[in-house]
Amino acid sequence: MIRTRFAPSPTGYMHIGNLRTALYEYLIAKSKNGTFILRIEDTDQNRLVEGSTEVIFNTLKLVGLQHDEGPDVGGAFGPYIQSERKGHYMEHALRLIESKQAYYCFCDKERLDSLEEHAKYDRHCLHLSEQEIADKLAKNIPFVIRQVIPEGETTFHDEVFGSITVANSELDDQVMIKSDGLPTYNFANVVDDHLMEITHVVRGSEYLSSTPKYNLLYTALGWEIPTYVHLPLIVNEKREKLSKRRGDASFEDLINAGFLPDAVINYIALLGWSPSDDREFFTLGELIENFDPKGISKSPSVFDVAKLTWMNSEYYKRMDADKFAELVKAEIQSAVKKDICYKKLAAMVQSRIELPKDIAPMLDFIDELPSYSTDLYVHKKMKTTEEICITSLERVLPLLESTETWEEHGLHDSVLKLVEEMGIKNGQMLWPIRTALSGKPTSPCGATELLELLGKEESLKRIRTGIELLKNK
RNA sequence: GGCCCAUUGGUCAAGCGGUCAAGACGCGGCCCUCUCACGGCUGAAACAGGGGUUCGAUUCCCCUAUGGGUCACCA
Repeated sequence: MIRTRFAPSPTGYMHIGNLRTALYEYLIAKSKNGTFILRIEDTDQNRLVEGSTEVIFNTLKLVGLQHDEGPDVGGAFGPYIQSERKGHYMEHALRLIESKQAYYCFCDKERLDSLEEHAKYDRHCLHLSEQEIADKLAKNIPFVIRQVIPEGETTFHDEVFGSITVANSELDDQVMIKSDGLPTYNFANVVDDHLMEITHVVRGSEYLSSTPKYNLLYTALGWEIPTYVHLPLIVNEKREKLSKRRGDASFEDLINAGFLPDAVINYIALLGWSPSDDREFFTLGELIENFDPKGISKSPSVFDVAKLTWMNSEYYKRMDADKFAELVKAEIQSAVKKDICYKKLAAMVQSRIELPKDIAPMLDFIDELPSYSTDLYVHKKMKTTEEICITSLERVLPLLESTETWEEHGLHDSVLKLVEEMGIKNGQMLWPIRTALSGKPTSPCGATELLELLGKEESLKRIRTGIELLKNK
């Protein structure tokens, strides 16, 4: 039975990289009917940010990554917040001291700082006598507990990157327990992953180089080494690791900008993983069915907003029409005051937007005819000139004035009949109408639809305005 | 700087000794069309470089280059 865990620290908001890690952890577990656990790693008391645990809960909920165990839902391996697990860490650290695989270190910051940069700890405290240690402890001198790194080399196997060997001489006598009594990240991770019976340790490839230390810890503690799955980094267009500080968008930023959670998940699932076929669209459930760790790549992926944007627009196109209409309704409240069926507007706009912010500007001409240049009437492809436009508009005006049933199909038929009588091209009539009615170079629907949309009175008014503009030029 | 990892079009990527080196985004063109968009078709665009191994390397090995990660009482 596979057990994976998402172990974020509550330091603010959700990075895209974090979210993708959570997603893969979820998929690795769920694709094999396993268990997905949420554990909060708050051992750095200085970096805690209030409310960030809620951000984590909310984000996971929003994208549907539901955890089976965690601080809020409980489980058999709790507590799931590291600061509440203090006793466990100390117990195992002391066990290693007992077996001479770890030692107390009383070096203060000044002494450590005086050591050469990038040099390993000089093992100053490794050879303290029992008596010295007892004395210092009795005097309450602050201490940390360090692991003794043995000679030799360490090899570990990663599901994605394969076998990697590192000389132990590269490794420092790592701190397991900090002077505040809390464990370091690495140590807490190992202890908790073991106690929570995590089978697959899934994390970003930035942890690849610290993995030998994990192995050494598992070995010293006499614990089974889990399966490692390291994920390639997600980087920005400058190929740096994504970070808020560098101005890269967080998940919240994307959602606030109008990207759909499902689209974001779909997109990031494909950043660093590919299915066995060409498929690009997946719901979370379909990802579970299709996920295979074999498809995880090793090289970093650039987060491409353009492609996300495309995928997002595809999700909008596929969205249920009524649901999309509700969104349009909220979006155009300020842009369109006229009493027009918003469902109709939604239908016009659905295939034309990438983000919700595109909606209002597309419909703003409805309430009020924008001021426009008569240059708009000249369109090469439509084969129109200002003269032709004047003629067309003047000819169509009486026809419209005498039209009783103001309905699109009828309007369409009678306008085209007039075109035939005049012996001109469709565009030479429809383009000037469309222009006069919208006052814009593009509109989300054509001339006859606009006629119906705006109604008889407003349409006639705008056509008269158009004729006037063209003549008074 | 030491160590580790990576390197297929601008981007995401398939490929796992023999392919005209897929597909997608973006970009260009054409078609559809009452504008734009959608949709359809189509074009340009890649195996970092050098050595090996092999009948044959994008695929395997080595070196170089470039990029990244990591070297905390941060996670």
